[in-house]
Amino acid sequence: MKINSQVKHQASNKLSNLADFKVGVDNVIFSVDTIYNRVLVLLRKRNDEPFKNCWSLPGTLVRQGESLTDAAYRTLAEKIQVDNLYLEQLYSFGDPGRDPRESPDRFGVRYLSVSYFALVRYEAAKLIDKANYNVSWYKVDEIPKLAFDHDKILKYGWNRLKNKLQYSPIAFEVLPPEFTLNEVYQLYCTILGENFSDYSNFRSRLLKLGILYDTKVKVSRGAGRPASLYKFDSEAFAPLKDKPLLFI
Amino acid sequence: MKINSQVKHQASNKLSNLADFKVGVDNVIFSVDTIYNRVLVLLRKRNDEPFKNCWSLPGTLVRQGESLTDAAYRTLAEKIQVDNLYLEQLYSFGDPGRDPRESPDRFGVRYLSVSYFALVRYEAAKLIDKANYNVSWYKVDEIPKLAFDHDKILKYGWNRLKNKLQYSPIAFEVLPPEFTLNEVYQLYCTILGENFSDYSNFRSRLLKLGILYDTKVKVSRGAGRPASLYKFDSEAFAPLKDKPLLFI
DNA sequence: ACATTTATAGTAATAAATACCAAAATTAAT
DNA sequence: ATTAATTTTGGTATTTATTACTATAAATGT
Repeated sequence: MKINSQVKHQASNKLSNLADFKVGVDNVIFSVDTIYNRVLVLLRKRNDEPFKNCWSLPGTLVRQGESLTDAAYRTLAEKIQVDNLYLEQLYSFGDPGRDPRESPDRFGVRYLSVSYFALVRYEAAKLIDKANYNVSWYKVDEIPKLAFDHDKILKYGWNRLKNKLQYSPIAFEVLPPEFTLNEVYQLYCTILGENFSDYSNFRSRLLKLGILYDTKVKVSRGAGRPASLYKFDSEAFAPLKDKPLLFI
Repeated sequence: MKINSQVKHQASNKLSNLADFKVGVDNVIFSVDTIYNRVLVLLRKRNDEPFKNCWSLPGTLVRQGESLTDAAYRTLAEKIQVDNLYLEQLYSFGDPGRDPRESPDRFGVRYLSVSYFALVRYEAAKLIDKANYNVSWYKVDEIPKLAFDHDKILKYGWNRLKNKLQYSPIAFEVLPPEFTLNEVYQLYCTILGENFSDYSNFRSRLLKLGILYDTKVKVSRGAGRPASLYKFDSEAFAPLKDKPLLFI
């Protein structure tokens, strides 16, 4: 009977000639550890076949009535607790053969992955299920071989992160509501590399954009002169939204 | 019997709780008419329900064994003949309810659209099926109400085009192999607007990038001093690929 | 022949990026 | 308590890029 129904399924597919898809979302979740100066990616160890016990991007199949974004948030919420985050759609991978569950005769169901890219702060993100060693942060330059085509997706997301940081203010979506200029600088350095800019010049360029508000409240972070706490001024940024603002 | 099979289908869906998708590709195909200085979008009049006789982006459902990109190229080739083009994936739209063929009870098949963005030269693109008035170029600022959520997709593509032009050399993928600097300038003006830059300064900035090779061959385009024909030097561009090169 | 058009080269004024310096205000060390 | 080290902050001088503009060259049209 199982065989029968499968044959029937194939027959109807052959007739319509259209592929049937399951759609999944896969999240490339980055976090920035500004203390140890490293970029981390959240990986999950797979419980089931295919690629059982293999590390992969946290993802899920889209449910009935569920939007793609909702599915992305659901997966994210299953793995980490976080207050602020930035999330956007990355790219869709749907070539035949990318999932071993697809039948090799090309007539079975296809698996399409809509990937999402997220940025959170390491300090603010609490891992769920950490005790079972099923989820873990990996340094972006020390990623093990991943399931499916997740290596490709991860690489795509890493490029997006580096580019996005240069012309959009995603940094302020993961920083705490009030931050010092040095904290912004550390975040940029960690992602873009040490020698992307001098701190003093980064400061003046950033301030000249006019999108930061100085609360004048001073805080001491260890040694040195206390720093001003700044806030992101989303009203001041609104009119600049479509213009290219380069931080680098 | 029809009712029976549908009930059965719903039952299995409810069990698995996963959505079943048909995946389509929709192309936002831009062309630049540098003679009349306008940006055009290729639209198609729908033959079938839903949205019969309504204008829409040219698209198709993905077939068995067919990659997403192949489906995008197939649709494109059905509508226009062109020698050079630029094509890239845009965004995926898959929220429930975006296609009226989905059943309102949320348990039927879903329709996901992977959109692609293409750029061709108006002069080089030959419309197929033009005689039947089923495909037509529309000015980007005079678009009729479109089927599905295609307005949103078109808007997304139009933004991508304007941004992409500023930091990547897609212009040279639609220009003929040899071109004058004024032809490049006209293309940029048409897409980004008249007052985006002075011709003289655009020239020097473009040449300073070092990605154009001067063939020294002179051509006369109407009145005035003959212009040099240039070629895009892809070898010189290769090392600049990841760096932001601003034309504006 | 002469005005018109377009290409090309270049310059002066302005703005931005970069490298660098120094004072101010704190912590850490002696 | 004094000094050294550290970090923030404001600043300058130099270099580089952008912008607005001018002048000349080489064609066409009348």
